[in-house]
Amino acid sequence: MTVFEELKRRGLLAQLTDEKEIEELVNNGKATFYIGFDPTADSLHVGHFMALCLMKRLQMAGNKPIALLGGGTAMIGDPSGKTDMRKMLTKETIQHNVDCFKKQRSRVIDFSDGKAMVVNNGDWLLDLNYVDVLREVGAHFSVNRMLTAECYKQRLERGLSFLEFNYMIMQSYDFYKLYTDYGCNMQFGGDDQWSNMLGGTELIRRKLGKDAYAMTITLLLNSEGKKMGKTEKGAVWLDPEKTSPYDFFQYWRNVGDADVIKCLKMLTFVPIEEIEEMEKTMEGAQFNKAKELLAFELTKLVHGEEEANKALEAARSLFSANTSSANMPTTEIEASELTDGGMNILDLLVRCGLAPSKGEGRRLVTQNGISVNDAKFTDPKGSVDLSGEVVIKKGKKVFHKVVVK
RNA sequence: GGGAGAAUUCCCGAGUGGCCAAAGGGGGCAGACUGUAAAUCUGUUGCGCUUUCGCUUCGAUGGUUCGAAUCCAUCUUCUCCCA
Repeated sequence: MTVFEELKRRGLLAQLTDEKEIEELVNNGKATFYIGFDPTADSLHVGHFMALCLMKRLQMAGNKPIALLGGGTAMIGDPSGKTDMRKMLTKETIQHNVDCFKKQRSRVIDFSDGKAMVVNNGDWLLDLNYVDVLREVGAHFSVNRMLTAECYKQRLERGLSFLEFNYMIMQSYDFYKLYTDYGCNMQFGGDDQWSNMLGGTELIRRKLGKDAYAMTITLLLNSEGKKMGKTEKGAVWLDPEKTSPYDFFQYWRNVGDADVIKCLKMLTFVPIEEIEEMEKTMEGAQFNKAKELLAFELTKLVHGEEEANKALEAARSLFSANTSSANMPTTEIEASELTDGGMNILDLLVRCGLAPSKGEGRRLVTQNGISVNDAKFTDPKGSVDLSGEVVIKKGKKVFHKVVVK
């Protein structure tokens, strides 16, 4: 099976400028492609992860990947898919984020020995001369057409600053620049990037009379049409400091039935035949097996096999009868914080971060949401004996260990 | 440059002097049911103690008043209309 075929069967492809041509290039390892990552947060998220996986698949097929860090474009902020104006990021923040990205992406992609390149568009965007850009690049863009682009429509109703309006131009310039400097003939990105990417191919055609190609990957949406990889508390991050491997594992362990297969196809390297086979026979409690596989595979890819095994074991033991507290999130408490070897339940909950306030904690306790060492704890005035190791359970899925130093 | 309007708790959105910690919806959290799923139903959703109590909150700062999210002044931001 060719790479292209595989991508297609996995449902990863969304829009392509020229399917035949792209298939040809990609299958024969002739593509030099780039994917942009804007450092707008200090960690990569699931969307980035998909892009990295795509890079990996194409890299394995002999194509040459370029990871483009948006040190310059992050200064502007992409309005695509955003309903409101973005906050402007300071230069310092952006630099910090760039540094954070570095660590994470090398987990997925092999950057050694020039197998993949990393460039930062800040290197060329930040020094551009305004008038030159207007003449060289701006002249090739029609405002009339830009305004009809889907990504601006929504914003036209709510307000769009000139700053953000220029994002497309900057991204187009990136592609042009990479084409001339590195022979980069293809750009990939999330489906929300489509119009920005077209801008680039257009610019290359107009300025150089050459063809370049663009392809987008399907945005990972759940069955309700919401972006996956987001929780109420924010995104699911790849950085273990921000989303622990266990939480990461649990997020995927808990995806909806309707989404498991799709996630397996799009996010993992489990052979497509195997997944398709599963799909046919899937029913009832079997979903749990698939979810476990999904969670394990992803955790392995992002955090390594060791962490994945730990998370799997932790999950299995927690949700089956005999609780093992080995890999649970833990709070250490100083002995001096205790009164009579124990601590008030509400204080304890707040201390462990299981409740944001005592009021919230009281609610949890009175509504039967808290168990201590497997026994329901229903007295909000009660005290927890901390002479030994204590496991607190909040709701059905949140476990927390407390040890006294 | 001129004119009109808006800013409310996580989000949307009521509230136009005391009955407002502030309707309703969404979302969240917990309970029941389950498969660590979905759907459904129930409770809850500013903070603190729990007591018909106190404290902080309705863009910001001042003011009027016994009393303000609500009135006045100034400022900030946003939207719309005219140029």
